[in-house]
Amino acid sequence: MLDKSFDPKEAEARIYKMWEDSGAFKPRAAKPTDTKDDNFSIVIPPPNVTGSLHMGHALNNTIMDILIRFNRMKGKAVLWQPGMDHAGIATQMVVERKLAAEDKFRKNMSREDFLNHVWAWKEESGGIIEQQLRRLGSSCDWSRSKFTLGASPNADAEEKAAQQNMGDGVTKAFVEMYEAGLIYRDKRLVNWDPHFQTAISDLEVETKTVDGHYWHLRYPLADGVTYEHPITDEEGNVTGHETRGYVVVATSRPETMLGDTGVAVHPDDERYAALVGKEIILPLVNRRVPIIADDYADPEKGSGAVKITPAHDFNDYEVGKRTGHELISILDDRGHILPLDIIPEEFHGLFSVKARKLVVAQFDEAGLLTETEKLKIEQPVGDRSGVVIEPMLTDQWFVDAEKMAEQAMAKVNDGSTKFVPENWKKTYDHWMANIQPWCISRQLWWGHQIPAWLLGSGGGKAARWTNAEETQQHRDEDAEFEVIWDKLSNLPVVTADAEQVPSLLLPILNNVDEIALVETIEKTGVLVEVKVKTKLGQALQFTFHQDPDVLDTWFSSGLWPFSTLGWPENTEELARFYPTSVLVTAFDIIFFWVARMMMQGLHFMKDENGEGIVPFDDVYIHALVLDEAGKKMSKSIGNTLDPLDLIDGVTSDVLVEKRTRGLKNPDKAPQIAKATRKAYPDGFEPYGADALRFTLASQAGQGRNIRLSVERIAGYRNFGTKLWSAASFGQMNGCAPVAGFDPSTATLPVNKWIISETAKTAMEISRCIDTYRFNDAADAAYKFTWDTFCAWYLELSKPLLSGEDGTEKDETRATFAWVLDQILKLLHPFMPFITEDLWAKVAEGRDSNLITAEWPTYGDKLVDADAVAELEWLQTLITNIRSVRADMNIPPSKKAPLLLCADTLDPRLDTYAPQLSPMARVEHVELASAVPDNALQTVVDGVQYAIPLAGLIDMDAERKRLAKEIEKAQKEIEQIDRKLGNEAFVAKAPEKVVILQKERRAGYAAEVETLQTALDGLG
RNA sequence: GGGCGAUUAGCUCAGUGGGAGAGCACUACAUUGACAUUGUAGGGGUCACUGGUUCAAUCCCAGUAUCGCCCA
Repeated sequence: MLDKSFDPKEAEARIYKMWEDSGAFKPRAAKPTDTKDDNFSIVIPPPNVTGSLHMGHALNNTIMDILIRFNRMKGKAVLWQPGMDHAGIATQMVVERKLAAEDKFRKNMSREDFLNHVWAWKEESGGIIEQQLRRLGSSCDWSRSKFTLGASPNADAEEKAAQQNMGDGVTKAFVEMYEAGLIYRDKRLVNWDPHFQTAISDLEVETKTVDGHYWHLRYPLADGVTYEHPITDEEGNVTGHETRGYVVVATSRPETMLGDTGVAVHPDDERYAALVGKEIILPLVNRRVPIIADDYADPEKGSGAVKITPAHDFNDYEVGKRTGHELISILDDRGHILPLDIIPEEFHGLFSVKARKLVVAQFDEAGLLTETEKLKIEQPVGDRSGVVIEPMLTDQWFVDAEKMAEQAMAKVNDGSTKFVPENWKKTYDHWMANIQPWCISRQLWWGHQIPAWLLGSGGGKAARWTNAEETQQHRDEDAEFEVIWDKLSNLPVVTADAEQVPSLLLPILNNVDEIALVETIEKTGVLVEVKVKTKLGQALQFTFHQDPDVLDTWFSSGLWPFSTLGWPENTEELARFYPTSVLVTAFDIIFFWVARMMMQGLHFMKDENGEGIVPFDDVYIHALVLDEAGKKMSKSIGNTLDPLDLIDGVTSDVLVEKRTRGLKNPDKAPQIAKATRKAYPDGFEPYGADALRFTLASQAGQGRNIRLSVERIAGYRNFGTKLWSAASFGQMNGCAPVAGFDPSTATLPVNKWIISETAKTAMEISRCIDTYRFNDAADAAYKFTWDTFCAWYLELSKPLLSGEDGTEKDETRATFAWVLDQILKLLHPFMPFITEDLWAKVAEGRDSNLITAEWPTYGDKLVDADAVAELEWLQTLITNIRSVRADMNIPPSKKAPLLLCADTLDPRLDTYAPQLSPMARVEHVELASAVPDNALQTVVDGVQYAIPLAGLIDMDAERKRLAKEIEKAQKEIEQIDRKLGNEAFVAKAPEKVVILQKERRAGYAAEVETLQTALDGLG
């Protein structure tokens, strides 16, 4: 006996453990006959090690698990590769915050000590998200889980061996890309995050619109120069001129004027033509800077003159480069004004915003502030820190992304990788076509330290001399030292192996001097000391430090599709599972991740012809999960839903507490609490993972966001209960799977019909999953289970199952059990827990688990068109009888005969009398030559039926009902006639369409005729 | 400013060049028989608007409006 309903709390953990213990999550053994199509693989988008499960993960993993389970059941060798991302900035931030709470600060620690703290934290909480993914039912091969940063220094030997390639791969990738000229070190303007004091990439910068000001500043001209500046009215007409000894520039960041190197005007701007080449005396700092002509200045904007601060503005940087300006950096790493000689002392050390106020005040005081304009300005902020990003001139490492993007675009264009839905290709193309150099160095500690050695300060220059001879000798040596120093300090030494540093130095040095000997004298950790023997025979000592910076996390994430498979080792998994079958992700990381994987995959993975191999055949981009109001879920808005709360249930008190805890803006708490209580006054019931998964799948329409509806989750939980109860019915009626049952041998039309429908549904679901139409697949499974199987077949089978023992009963029992088995299989990818539980419970001693059962692929051969037609007729008949009875308010308890108004009795009516009785409340069936008075009438396939119900029918209402039906049908006929009467339609429309319309017309005409007869018969 | 997308039943959303759909909600009826986490039946839509293409447009094209997102 089955319990009353499925208990997710009890079953989920038990079943998940059973799966994992059974080894079902590991790919099956390779077969000699396996082709590429027999291997199916997905790499998980690695969640941040700091992360916890959110709805986006739930959707993402549900989709992947559907694909994985489906393909596993189809008999493919399936690998779902899990792992986690070290998430440089995010993790370092979390750990620093945690340490700060204990009054410990990174600045006061050694790098090693700090990293020990991070690793300890990772060990402690890094596994949480993997546990949470298990709760969803994700069938990843956890034994292969990888971490982008490799193993912890304290890990055991086994773990170290398993993760070894993760770090080695990153180093190898960096070195090879450097050697190929795809990575370079450069001093450039980068996005600087003053909070984390690191460079970040363009993608990590968000633009926010905030209230700001435009300050209009007067810059006096040097040497008493004046010019005639036109005065214009509101419509822009010149009404006169005034003599000016200044130009006006407008800026939202006046403090940058401390680093101005000029003022630009447009070359065609007649107003300022005479000023080009003249100079300005910058107020406050009293520096002379030139007025230059450059296209960047827009005559339409403001005064038409713009200040140029090449070291603190990306546009100005370009102008500065074009016009050969020097670069003046005025900010330190924290965004404070540097104590430069050229900057007045009162600004030294001021935070940029404070400096801004002081600059404005001083301009105002000097009468040089002409206007303060309030307006919205676009402000760049760090996506992690939330602080204003400063363009800063620093030495960083870059990937020449433009070069790599070419092939990455070409491979999508030629279809090697397909985007689903297709329109995301445009987004990808657009970004790739406009790609900028990718800044990959970060001034952090948590990450892959860059495998490059840089010349450190304090080399072997310490020798001092006492007499003239020595002095001269040392001067010579010193000169040699300078030559070597200059040469080396321009070039980082990039190598995976510190031992190689000296040998890499040789070719560099040989070009400039006759260096005889380079040897390592000491190598400790990140420090390499080399001895260089000069032509004077002197041994000079140089110290190289490993670059303290680490790589952008996405650099290692870009290697994920092959690093997780063992690269740079040549592993079996790499051969079997690369390229991966599909990448499943949300659109927001197409640039961050998908694009980088394409570029790096194509660079490192080559076929026998040296042609790059794409990392995945398909990229399926799914929606974002929004709240019920269509807003992005966010902690600060307090509208997040924790998938585990929906699985396990939660009270509204706990929900409110979770949503209001740790808010950036605690003032919002009461508002969030109120909204939460209003939306979910009773919290959530424990709906279970299956219901959540099914809801997400059913809403995963392509190219749409998902507004997660809790009501729908409840609906799909009910669906599970429905399935459970149908299984329970089967069990009570002896419908156990029959070994060796061949569905094609069924004889009863009702069984042949449900078998046909099963086969059709299986084809439909397969097709939908194969084409990533998860909502359609879920719908098809839902409809078949609830409507076709439970509502129709189950009711139709009741008379057979409760009837006399015999072959018909046996066949029906076997069919019922077979169909239920197919349903469990078809639903398994969507609802793995309840289906696996039922699989075991509806049959004793199965020899396999559902997770590895064979997917139904019967094709058309089980479809019996005659049986389908017969049962469709029966369903129409039953539906029509129910409908007319309901229209006339005939209570279901009142049974009535069914009269067939024809010459001969349709034998089918006899056959299905046992079904018609309970389902259509038919007492018995008989032939009638005429419709009696006081009867309801209906038409099926042009045949008239009557249901005599003397005394129960309001004949007036029946007349109205019939008239209404006739009218309805006639309207259809009119519409069709209009079409058929149109010569152009008959001439130009495809014959199929014309025939279809004619058939439809005939059908309606027959109906009208019969209904009219019925109506006339009522008098 | 550039780009992408959306607009279909009260709500949330499918869908298609030729018959307007689902779930929820709503209305009526039902209640010992798998299931009330239920059953049966029903009502409800100018498919945003304006033009065009077509024999035929909710669907294709153009424009307008509104909303959303991405990039600058």
